[in-house]
Amino acid sequence: MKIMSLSEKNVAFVMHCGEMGSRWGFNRTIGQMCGLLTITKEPMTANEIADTLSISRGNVSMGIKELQSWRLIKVHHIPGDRKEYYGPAGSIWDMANRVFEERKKREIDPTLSLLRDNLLEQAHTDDERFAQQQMQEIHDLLETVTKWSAELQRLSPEQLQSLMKLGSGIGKVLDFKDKILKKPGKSE
Amino acid sequence: MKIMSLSEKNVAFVMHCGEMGSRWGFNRTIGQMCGLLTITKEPMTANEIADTLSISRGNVSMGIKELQSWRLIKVHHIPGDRKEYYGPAGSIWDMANRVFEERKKREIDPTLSLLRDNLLEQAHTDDERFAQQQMQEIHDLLETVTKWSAELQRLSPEQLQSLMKLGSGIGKVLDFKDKILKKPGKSE
DNA sequence: TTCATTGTTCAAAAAATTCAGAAATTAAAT
DNA sequence: ATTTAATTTCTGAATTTTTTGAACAATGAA
Repeated sequence: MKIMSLSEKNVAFVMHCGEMGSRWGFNRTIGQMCGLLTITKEPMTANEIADTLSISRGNVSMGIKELQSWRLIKVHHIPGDRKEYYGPAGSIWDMANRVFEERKKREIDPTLSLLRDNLLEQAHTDDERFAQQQMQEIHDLLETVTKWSAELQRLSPEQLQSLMKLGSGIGKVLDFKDKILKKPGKSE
Repeated sequence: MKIMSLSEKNVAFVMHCGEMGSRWGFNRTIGQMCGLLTITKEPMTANEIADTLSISRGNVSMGIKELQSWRLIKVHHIPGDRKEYYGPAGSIWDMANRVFEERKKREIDPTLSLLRDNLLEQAHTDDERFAQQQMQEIHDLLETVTKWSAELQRLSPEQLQSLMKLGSGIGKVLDFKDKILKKPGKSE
């Protein structure tokens, strides 16, 4: 069994991914696995992962399933070898997008539907009216986030690059926005 | 002891906040407390919170401390009453910002510093070079996020509004960006 | 078919988190 | 200074989550 040897710094990175794991929606070992596969050039087998991280084989199997459900890793096959080799499913940007998308599905969407449901109700008391106002704001905020994330996905890589580099230029661009967009008499 | 009576829907909202709580960085009861205080018009006392959510007084005390450390709630005082009354620390947008900011401080910043540390190292093997490339990308992504969040904070409320409504217009605006910003011969 | 290897599942153990309630502390009022 | 109200801290119990490891299933080679 080949033991992957990670440099000390790389170990630190992988462990850090573990600690951050739960923040991103999964648990420690899955975070570690994700980090490990991301910085490892050659795809790894389940056994290599288990050995490198010193975790049980069963745990790896579950982790792989989970990471696949997030579409963060993909399987590679080598002809004449029936082991499965796992590697990252795409670029860092792709992966960040996946995590965001998946979390949106699990967190924002249910919240939005609960809020919509709630906002249909007629408010009677003053307190209820206040509650609804607040919920309306949360709703609008989440909708905006949703709209924007869809928007970002739609941009071409060049546009994205351009947007990313914009930084503090955003203010200036915004000031010009009206002049640009007011060709057809759109009111919004 | 005045018992707050929440409408059925509002209860659902508060419970939902509890379930989402851990996603946002705190635990169930703290999530519930945050939700409750957000939709309640009048600031509440610790006892009212405990009664409304059926949790222990001690637990509320801890939760308050935590929510204060996130700067999500603030204390009100009523003359001649020495109880403390708790309410949201700002608008929904403010609160969302706080959560984001605070999480950035707790998650992104430590990660960035670990990555920087890592990227100083000289890569020797091919594997190490690959690992560094990946880390560089993560680093750049996180830096961009950081820069952008700072940028958003800097925008005036009107510009923000404008940006939020932009939606699919962003593509078009980007296409014009160069013409707008290329006044001094900036190469970037 | 049998064997060796790889992958999956799941019950039970281990670890981590959350929480209530008691005890301690602080602060105001008398 | 004492009493009373309000708040905080702390501990162990309860709950939830994670992880292991062994049993089981699948796969392909001999």
